[in-house]
Amino acid sequence: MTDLTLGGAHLPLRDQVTAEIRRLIISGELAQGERLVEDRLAARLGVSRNPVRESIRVLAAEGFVLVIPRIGATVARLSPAEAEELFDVRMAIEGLAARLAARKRTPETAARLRMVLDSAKEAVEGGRLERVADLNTAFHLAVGEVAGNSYLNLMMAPMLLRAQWVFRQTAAARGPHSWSEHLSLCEAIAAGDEDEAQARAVAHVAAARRSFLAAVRPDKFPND
Amino acid sequence: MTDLTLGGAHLPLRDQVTAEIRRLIISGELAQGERLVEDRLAARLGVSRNPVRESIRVLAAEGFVLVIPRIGATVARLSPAEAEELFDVRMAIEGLAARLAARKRTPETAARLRMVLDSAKEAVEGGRLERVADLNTAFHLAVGEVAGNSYLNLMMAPMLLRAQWVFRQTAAARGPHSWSEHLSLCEAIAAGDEDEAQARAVAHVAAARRSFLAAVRPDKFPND
DNA sequence: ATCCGAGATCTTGTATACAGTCTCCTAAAG
DNA sequence: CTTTAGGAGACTGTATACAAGATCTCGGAT
Repeated sequence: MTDLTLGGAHLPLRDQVTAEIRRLIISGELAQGERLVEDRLAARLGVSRNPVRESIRVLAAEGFVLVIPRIGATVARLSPAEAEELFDVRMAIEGLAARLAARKRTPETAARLRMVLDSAKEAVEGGRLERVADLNTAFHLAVGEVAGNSYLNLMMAPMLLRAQWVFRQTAAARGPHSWSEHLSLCEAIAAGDEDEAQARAVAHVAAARRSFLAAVRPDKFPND
Repeated sequence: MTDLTLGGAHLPLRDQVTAEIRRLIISGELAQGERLVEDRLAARLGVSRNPVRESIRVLAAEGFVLVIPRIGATVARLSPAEAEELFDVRMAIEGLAARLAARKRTPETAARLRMVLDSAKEAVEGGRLERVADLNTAFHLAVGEVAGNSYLNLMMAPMLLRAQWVFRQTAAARGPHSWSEHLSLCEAIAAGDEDEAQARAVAHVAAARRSFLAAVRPDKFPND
């Protein structure tokens, strides 16, 4: 019953709907495997089926939704094994992003990245844990922008959202957060050290994986 | 006026339309920057606007199409610089795919990959250059399947299609083709040598980049 | 009791209709 | 001659309607 038409934004409904359904999936309000019936979703969001259908196609391309022709769409399932697969991809992609960012950095780069970090720090201290995940994502996207590879960024945006989903699903909200890791990466980029930047990005993702494994298999000590 | 409803396939129109528009873009029949007017496309393909719209959203997510709200969709532009950016991403992704494939390989893996290679070889010898690109892509996807990382594969499919687009746009159909490189990669995977597999995949993409640079900047010798 | 099938219901697939917005052309004013 | 207001046309955004297929239910046969 959330009426998206309120709020006066003049973004096309399909974009608002896409963002909202994705949010519902990431937050878990739409559970894994849950059926996405176009009628119901449309009614729930206060729109017609058409924007909903377009959204579902996009979310399917992003991997949040599984569509079976003439049967319907469901929220994708995310087994622990599939969830862990994401970390390998992130290490490759974010490692590359960090390397390119270090290569392409300008004098203003450090300040730009640190600004995002500061916002995140404030959000953490202010207890706005809701915003922390988004600002965390924003930092990684900012690194991508510095890297200046458009296709890389096209891939990164959905990938980072998927990372949020993985963490929400495993209830593994990292405690001390990754602020120091981010700062360390920021410094390597600012210094223009490609190898170091990539290494720190990879280490950052590896730390996230350990945190994930600790949540999923608390019995076994992560052996990375 | 190509009527997609002919051919009797019972795939949803949106999927056929997506594949067809993507094909038109990759082949250059739809030029960079060309306006994609929903009405005209729908009429040209013999369908209504609805499947066309859903296709456009997906193609936008894949980076083939640029959508500006309330203005319209155009075929994305691919500057030489943007085209070259793809190779960095490919080296990261395909390198990872090769590494994971070497890790996860089974005794049947080599035969499976070689089968695809043989098909490609036949297509080359038979002059079916049309099919070569598709079989080339099929090989890389097969490596991805062996790697067994579902999200990686989700990214790889559009990425490989984009690679086809880049080559078509630069008219850089590689001469001796990459058969020997593929075979070499295949062997490393079959041997389970992760480092070697990744290295060969990266080298393969690097060779493709050199071929690309030679076509785009024939004056300058590619400096890797 | 279990399995099968016809009908009803639900859901997706596709098309059409209408409303809102942008573009472009024209024409009049400066 | 340039600029700008206005309006027609073109196109996108969204909703509704209808057709086709899938699922479910319930009664009947084995």
